[in-house]
Amino acid sequence: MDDRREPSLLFLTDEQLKKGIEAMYFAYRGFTADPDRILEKYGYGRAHHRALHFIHRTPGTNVNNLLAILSVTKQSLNRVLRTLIEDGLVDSRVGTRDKRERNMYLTEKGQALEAELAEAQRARMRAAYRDAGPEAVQGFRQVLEAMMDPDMRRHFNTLKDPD
Amino acid sequence: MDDRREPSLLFLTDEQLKKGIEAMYFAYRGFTADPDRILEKYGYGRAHHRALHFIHRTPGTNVNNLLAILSVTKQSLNRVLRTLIEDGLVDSRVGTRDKRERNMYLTEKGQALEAELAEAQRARMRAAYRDAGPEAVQGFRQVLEAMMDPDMRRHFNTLKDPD
DNA sequence: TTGGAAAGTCAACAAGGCTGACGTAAATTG
DNA sequence: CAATTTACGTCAGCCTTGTTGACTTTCCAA
Repeated sequence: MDDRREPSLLFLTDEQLKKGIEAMYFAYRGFTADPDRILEKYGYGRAHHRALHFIHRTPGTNVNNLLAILSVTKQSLNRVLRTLIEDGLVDSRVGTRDKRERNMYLTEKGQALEAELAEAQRARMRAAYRDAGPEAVQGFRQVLEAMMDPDMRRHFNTLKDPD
Repeated sequence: MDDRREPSLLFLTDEQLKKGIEAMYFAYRGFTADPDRILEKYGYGRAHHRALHFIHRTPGTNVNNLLAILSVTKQSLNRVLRTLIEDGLVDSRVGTRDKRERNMYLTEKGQALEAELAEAQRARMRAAYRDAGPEAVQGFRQVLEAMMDPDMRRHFNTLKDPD
């Protein structure tokens, strides 16, 4: 019997998996390239982008919630949050129900930067979707979701779904 | 005329694009999680993993080639290569044709670590492919490739393709 | 033979992770 | 009501991995 198999959709060689791994690596670089350029103009980094993104996504979110989504220490997050608050991009309000909590909101200035970053990233994503074709989008999302750690998948699915 | 449209494969709302962006973010974290854990055991970081991966992928590659693929400064790369060479994971041989060049090869020890890292990452990728189904894999790869910067896509396609 | 490419090295710096320790206010629990 | 826990902020110090700039050595090629 011949053990060799034809490349197929079902059987994936280590080499084919490796191409997927490399695709993920190179694509992520493209994914972050446009925001990185914008952030540099303002003297911010990816950490600031992540904070802006998730505060925009969940207005009024507290620090603990952000820590869980971002998986960083509070010291790391605090450094970023502090500069965003000082620079007037984020508004930190004492919680109404629980006064220990701080509820985070984007100011107009913060919304403006978030919008600039988001539009750049959406443009890249839109172009990639267009080039790959509509059927590809489903597969893309399915594989990405399957690749997440369960905890992160939970967070991902908790964020409001537009579908 | 009604401007509202039904969600479809062809028309993507900003919200749907945002979900794609978040999927990319969370998935990349899963993608790097297993190697990160392994690297920590040995006191290495992602930079070491990247060097090991691409030296394994293109045995005998020189520094300039690695710099182009990794898009870092030679000072950054050098620091990583130096430790890998000192630790006996990488063998740096003076070029035969051009003696200015250094051709990089993995030692047995280097191959062992690379294999451990690669297998962990392939396992994650294999599981994601299995969960998402065979049709999804095509789309996944197509979107990722479309998302790359042209320079990186060139590098990606230059690496030996198993298909 | 000389200019420039390739490689390596030193120094200094920054972003953004981390740990550990400590303080304060507010909520919760016994 | 007292004690404990929770949420948050902050200080100090460390690490990895990126950066720029300057400088040297080697050595190929015009």
